[in-house]
Amino acid sequence: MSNPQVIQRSASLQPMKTSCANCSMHQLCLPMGLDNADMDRLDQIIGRRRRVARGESLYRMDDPFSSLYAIRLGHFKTYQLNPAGEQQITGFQMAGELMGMDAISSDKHHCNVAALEDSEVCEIPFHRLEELFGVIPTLLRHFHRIMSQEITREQNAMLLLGNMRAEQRFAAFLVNLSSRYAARGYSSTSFQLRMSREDIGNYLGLTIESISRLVSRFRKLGWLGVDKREIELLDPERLKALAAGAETCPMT
Amino acid sequence: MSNPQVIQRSASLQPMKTSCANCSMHQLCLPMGLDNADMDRLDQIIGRRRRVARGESLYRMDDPFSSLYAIRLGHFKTYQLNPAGEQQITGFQMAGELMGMDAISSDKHHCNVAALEDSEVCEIPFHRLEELFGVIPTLLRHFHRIMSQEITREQNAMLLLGNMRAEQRFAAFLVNLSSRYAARGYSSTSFQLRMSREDIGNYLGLTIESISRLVSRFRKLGWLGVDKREIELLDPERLKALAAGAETCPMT
DNA sequence: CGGACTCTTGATTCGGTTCAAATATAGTGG
DNA sequence: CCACTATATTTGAACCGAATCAAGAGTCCG
Repeated sequence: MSNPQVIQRSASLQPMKTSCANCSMHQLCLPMGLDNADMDRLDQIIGRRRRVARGESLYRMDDPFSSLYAIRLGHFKTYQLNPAGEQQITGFQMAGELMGMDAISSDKHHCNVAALEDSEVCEIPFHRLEELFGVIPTLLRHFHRIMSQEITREQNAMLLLGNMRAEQRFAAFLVNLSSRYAARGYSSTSFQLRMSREDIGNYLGLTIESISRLVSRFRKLGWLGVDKREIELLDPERLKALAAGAETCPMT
Repeated sequence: MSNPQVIQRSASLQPMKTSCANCSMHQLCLPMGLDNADMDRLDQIIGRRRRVARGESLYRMDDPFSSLYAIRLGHFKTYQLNPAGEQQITGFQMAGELMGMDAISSDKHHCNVAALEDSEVCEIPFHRLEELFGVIPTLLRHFHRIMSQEITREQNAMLLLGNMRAEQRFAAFLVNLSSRYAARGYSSTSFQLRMSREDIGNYLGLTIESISRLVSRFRKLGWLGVDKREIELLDPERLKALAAGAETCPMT
């Protein structure tokens, strides 16, 4: 019998099977640190790889919870709706990040998730993942780290919303994106914003006009190059200092 | 050989052993839903029951992580320090709640924890807890729910800080305390604030003066009875409506 | 093109902060 | 117990940062 793996490797023209092993995010995502055998086990429980078109919802508040979602490709925003129907964006997610963990406690989703661009996610049925936890301790340990990271991320957002002035918030936002792109092997100084000014403002607890003014200000100071949604951090150190509160920002 | 459990039960004058089984919080805390045998297993890994005097730190940012802490008795605040040394309180914790989960991801604590009154915690060595996860699936499932709940809690705090006006925030804060006391079998309308006005303001992203004015306003409206830190919700429904944004609050 | 968004910029307003001062409360030691 | 001090809280007045209101310009896309 021929070895299917060898066949696949030689037949370079046929599309690779979508699997954790050949996903560029497997070093950041749930399968981090797993050996090939365990990664295969994880692959086997993954439901479908699902496409989500820009603007579409992956799930909504109060939807019954059954799966977590790992982002293969693209960007998402998660947001809550208050009783008046206004949204508060609680985060922007990119490839390799896991969504839906807030739903575990009550078996229904607590936020909405919408794609910021055409994207792809891996559906991970949670009950099957729980079965794997008993078999692959490494997976469980990494899952705990991911959940813990999510808690830390949100605590930082609270610090931002509760404590920082507008220019600090925006600088912190840019620096945060920068480091996340760096972790994915992309440029830390040059990237595209996938979200609108309105979304940025909403996330940062500011209005769209404030964001627009901040963009202009940072541009005039020579700290930022901006062309529509294309961003270049021209003075990352100063932006970091500003985010840290160690630097102030002239008004004009 | 005599059965020590029977002896303990009959000798009512000697103090009960501190254990999960005889802790009033075991229905809310980590051992929720465990049978007696499993609760004993959990008991055996719990390090010490540690007292923390009012104002004392349980742990600080950057301390190495080794244990989670469950509150047996008392109240705590968790807070972050920004690089300038200002604090942002990220939560107030009460009996039955678990602290330290944000430290799992990086093996060091990301926030400071201080006791708001003389308190007691159970130290839960995390590595030993991980061992138990393999033996008691119920415990693992509940642990995931607790972490998930923490994520949800913080998302709600983001909604509060990013979206709500001062009077909404304060109403939401009171309603939140109210429901947590109710869940513990205490009065939902009458309780003592364990934290200072300053702490409340810090948590809500407001100043101490704003809190003081809100207290006065709610008192004059007859929605709230206040005597120092003793609080009575005189019109809980209206406070809930205000927190939900369905009700406005006259200025004078 | 036209029409719908999205973004920018200016003028004005306002909610909440800051500054300031008075009062109340809790702790501490004589 | 009381005086003394440090700390916490309340209240008023002035100020300021960001929101709101308003108008225009740029951009996307059929």
